[in-house]
Amino acid sequence: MISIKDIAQLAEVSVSTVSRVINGNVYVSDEKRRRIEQAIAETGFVPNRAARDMVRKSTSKVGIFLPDTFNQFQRQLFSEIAHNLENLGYYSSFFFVPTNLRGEQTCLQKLKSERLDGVLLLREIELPEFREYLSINNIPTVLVTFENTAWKDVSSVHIGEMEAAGVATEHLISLGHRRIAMVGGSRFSYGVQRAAGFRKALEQAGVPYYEELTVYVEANNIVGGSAATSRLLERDVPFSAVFAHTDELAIGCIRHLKDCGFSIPRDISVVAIDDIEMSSYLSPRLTTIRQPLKEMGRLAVSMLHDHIKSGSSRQENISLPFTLIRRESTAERL
Amino acid sequence: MISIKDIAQLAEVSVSTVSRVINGNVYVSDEKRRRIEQAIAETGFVPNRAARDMVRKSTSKVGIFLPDTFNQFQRQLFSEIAHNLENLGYYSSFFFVPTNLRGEQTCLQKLKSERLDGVLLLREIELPEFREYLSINNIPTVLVTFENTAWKDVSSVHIGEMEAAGVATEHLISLGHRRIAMVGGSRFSYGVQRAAGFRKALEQAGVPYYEELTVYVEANNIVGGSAATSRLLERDVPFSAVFAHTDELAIGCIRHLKDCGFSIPRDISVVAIDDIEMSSYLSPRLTTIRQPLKEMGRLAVSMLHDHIKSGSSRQENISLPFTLIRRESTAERL
DNA sequence: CTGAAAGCGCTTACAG
DNA sequence: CTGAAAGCGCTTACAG
Repeated sequence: MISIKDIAQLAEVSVSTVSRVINGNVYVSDEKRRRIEQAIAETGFVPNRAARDMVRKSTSKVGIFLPDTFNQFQRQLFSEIAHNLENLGYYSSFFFVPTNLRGEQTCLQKLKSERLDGVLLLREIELPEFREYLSINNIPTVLVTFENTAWKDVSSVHIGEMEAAGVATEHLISLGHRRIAMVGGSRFSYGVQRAAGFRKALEQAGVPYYEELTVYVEANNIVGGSAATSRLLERDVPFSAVFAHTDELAIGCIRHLKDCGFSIPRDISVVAIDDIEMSSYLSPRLTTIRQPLKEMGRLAVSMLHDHIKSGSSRQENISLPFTLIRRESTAERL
Repeated sequence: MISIKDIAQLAEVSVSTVSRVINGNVYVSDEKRRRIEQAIAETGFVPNRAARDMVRKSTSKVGIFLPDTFNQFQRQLFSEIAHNLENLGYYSSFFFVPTNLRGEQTCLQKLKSERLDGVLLLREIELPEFREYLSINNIPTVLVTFENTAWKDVSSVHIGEMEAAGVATEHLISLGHRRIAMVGGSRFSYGVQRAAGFRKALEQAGVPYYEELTVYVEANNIVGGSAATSRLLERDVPFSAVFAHTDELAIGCIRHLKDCGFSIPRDISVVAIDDIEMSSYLSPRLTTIRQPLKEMGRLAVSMLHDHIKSGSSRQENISLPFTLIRRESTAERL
């Protein structure tokens, strides 16, 4: 491994001077600069990041914390975020956070062992020490896809979850549906909030809520949606529409309904939230609420970037607008 | 930031001794060990990775190099790989490699700036310096999803691309199809190989190959598949089946065919390669070749792990078995 | 079993 | 503009 010392020798200057040209310091004579640049070009030298990180305060590295099992929407968002980070010159590390306190503890260890310039959370963290660490060490943090309820000085970017669920539900109601099922999760905030938005919309419209038409998924993915729908049908309570918490859940749900002989949307309408890439290519094309994925990723990164640059961490909770995309999976109740 | 020095002071021992207990060295008296462990627990100290990396030879970190725009299959694979790496105690960095030499150059810089223990390539790299660097510095490398044609001492895990394309094509032929279109890419190896496998299968079966029924995509995703199919139809040359290079391409293709009034598989059969999560939930369910995704990820990581442990880099090119999954998107020609 | 010392590859005052 | 020196937080012989 070639080091800064080698370059200094080759160019016949001191290590300090080499460091200066590497870091764009202006006070270097043209002659020495030339010799150093040549030596660097010849050897293909690139400064060792570990050494640099150790001595500098900043690492230009941000950590992305993800749910252990992440869905399509989160995958797309992750990719978006990673690209934005890269464009701004950041390195990124990512960490899967298992869904239990032990797992969060492990992640905290990892977080501590690096000197991250910033943190992006795509999943909620319960461990209080985690937040304390971030706060004490003044590490800028931005939450993405969920609202910041408990953390002081931490910003967030998300959509109004309750409102979105409300709009999806109202859409169904406006189509004449009165017996509406819900397929969703309950463990994480967005599940809780989407469920709350659903109930609230029903209530406001004077449409009855049926306990028996609410079914919670075990896994937030296609399989989970299909399995939950199976349980729903077993209850043998009639319904003409389904509000699924996510597109993936809706895809699993629709598959199962079709397999049981239902036609979508003629027999049953299905609406969801997310609008992943795939959704407009399915049969039927999915009616869903579009989360502004690209904007969300871009904004989260740029907010984090601002906080890192400014050193301040003024709290900012940004609720982005969403849109109901009417496609083919919902229709008037017959 | 609390450091090893602080722990040494707190426990009233030398820094060396603290280092010993951190690293599981046995030669430490019970009494001192106890004091040190207590100090660590009290302070929540975790060793600084940058410092450790600098002095050690090994970083326990592997780099994952991904295509700039990566499809579902690659996303799933990435997630699989990341989890496997994590389970083995590795840290991982990932890098998106833009599709041009400048981009590869930039990635090489990044690669140099870190001291990676190993490298996983999910995309081909053309830049010779890249390989040279890996080879000179003896960094274990495993290629995933494509065969290793040019690199010495580098292992790979993949399926037989030509064979898989052949099996998909033969499936169509066995169903009585004689005018078979192909929707695929040409820029990267798997595109080239899948196209070659397609032609070879046609030839061996004595089924004619039609230049006009071959259409190359601009983007290897759903939109690309849809757009390519549109161009295919414009040519107005009849066909009764399509071989799409990937599931995503097939999804875009099927969508477009349906929108033009074709019924799948009654009018046109479609087969693909990959078998992403979604494929068995679509309408129609996709007939496709299943790549052993989990096995591929597991194996790639374990091979890399072996190479890192042993220090040797015996070349091993593993071609994993694949399976044709017959579902609903293909049928006998009427 | 233990500590003092050297060194990993950089950056950053400091003095000139 | 430039170099010698100190130091970042660790690990690793070395000597005891």
